[in-house]
Amino acid sequence: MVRQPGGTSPDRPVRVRYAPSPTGYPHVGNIRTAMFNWLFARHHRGTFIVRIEDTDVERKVEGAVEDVLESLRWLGLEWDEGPEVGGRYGPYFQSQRLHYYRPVVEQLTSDGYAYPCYCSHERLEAMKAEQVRRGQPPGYDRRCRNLSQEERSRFEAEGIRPVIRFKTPLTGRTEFRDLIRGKVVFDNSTLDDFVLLKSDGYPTYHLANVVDDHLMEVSHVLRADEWLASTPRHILLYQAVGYESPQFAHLPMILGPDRSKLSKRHGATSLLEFRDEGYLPEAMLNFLALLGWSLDDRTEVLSREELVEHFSLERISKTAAIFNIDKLRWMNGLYLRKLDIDDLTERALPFFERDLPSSVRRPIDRSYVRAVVALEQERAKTLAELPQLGEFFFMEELDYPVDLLLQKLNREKASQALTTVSQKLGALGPFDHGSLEATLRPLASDLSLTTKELFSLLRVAVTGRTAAPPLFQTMEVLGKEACLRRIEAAIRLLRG
RNA sequence: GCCCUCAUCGUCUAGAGGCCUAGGACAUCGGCCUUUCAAGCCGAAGAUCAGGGGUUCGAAUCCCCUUGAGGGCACCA
Repeated sequence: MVRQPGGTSPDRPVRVRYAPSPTGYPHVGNIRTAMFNWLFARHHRGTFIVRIEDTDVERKVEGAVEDVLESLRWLGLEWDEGPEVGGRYGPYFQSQRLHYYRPVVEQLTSDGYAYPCYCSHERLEAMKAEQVRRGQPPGYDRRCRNLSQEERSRFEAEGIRPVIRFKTPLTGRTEFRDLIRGKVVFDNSTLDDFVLLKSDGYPTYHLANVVDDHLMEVSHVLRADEWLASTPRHILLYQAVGYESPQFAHLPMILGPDRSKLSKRHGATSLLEFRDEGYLPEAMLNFLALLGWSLDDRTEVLSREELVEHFSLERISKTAAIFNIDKLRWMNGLYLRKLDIDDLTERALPFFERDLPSSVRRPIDRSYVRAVVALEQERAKTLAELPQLGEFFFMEELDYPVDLLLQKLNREKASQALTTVSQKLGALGPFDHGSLEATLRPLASDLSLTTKELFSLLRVAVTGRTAAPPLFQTMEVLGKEACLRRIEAAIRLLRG
């Protein structure tokens, strides 16, 4: 294979990675990055790797890795190498790869590209405070950059465990061609001597990601825009170690409604919360793809397969996007309506089990849910709305203010109408929506009421609500007995 | 403060010099349909393409400046 200097060879197999750090639950921004990597890999028939960057022992959050993996699984972003599945380039946890980083650091140090730094946290903090106070750019002042061997020995003798810093070139510029941004140039003088190896022996992100991307033969680094500014450090590192650098593409960020970076403090929703709120993974996938990528000037609804087929870096925008929940809801409704009833029932069942009042007997009857869900399908935007919308189907007794029955008629007329309806229905044989309509529609004029008046009244009596699925279908699902019982209850309410 | 990036309707976006009197979608507002609510269909409103200079016969599209926004400047990733 031909190796080209200054970037990945075009014919190199595509290998991309999603490299989350287990310091919290992944939000839509994190997962969108994972998704673009996945789409890119699948489109090019390449490899999608998941690598856990757990080099910060202190910030590590219990359960975060499982959350990351669960998020990926939920969206169907299966990974070819990584946790659980392994791979030829493992292990895929950086905490288990420490032995790879040390030799690199030693090599760098002996080659004069890195040096031990013995400065204390206190000194560093004081230095930074002073720099900020004087309006200077914060950054390590390189005090330990040119320590003599004697000085180093003395610090070592004091038992100080140094960090290893990269000896950033003082002059010159570092440039690279970002696949999305184009040419980006940094003056080396604006870069400080960043830490490669922490005093606890763990590598920093900069070191670990460069070493691992090389070892794992990553061809393209697709990561969020927030990394753009540290890319020159990585390029410099690649050069110092003598690795071929992968190609970079910095994805536009997803911003919160307040236009700032998504973070836990801003209440950035974990992706799994969307699952729990009843969003469909296929809708989520479609929606997220459109945040920063587009196919053309009109296509918005794309299946997973279409996304894979059409995805390309060229069509990723440069602008940060704000997460628009309203559009997600619309799209989710779209996908929800496309589901066939059995599929919808299976997906909805857990939400009914979870959200229906505890007074409702468990387990919830599947075929009943199927009938209910069929009526609610085009009225719900999320799965979680299904039990809310259909709660009245399951309640033993309805609880609503009598006023709802009196919106169009007075007490007398209302109770008279309901009494007549009750009699008619009691005598009715087949209780399907066809016969219900055939019976009730003529009844309106018999009672000298408009259909609107009669049906509105009946709707409230039977559902306890003014807005519900079509009346006759609703009654059919409810069944004769329940309908009669509710109508009687309404009559009592009117008289009481 | 310094560095980097970005800049089209409220939001997501199309637009890679003439096809743009700027297109689509969500949301909004009307109308139709209708037993309610939805869904669906039709329509409206909504962007002097951040502002200012250039370049060009011609600029949302190229260049410069300004402004604004975002990101970065940790022994965090």
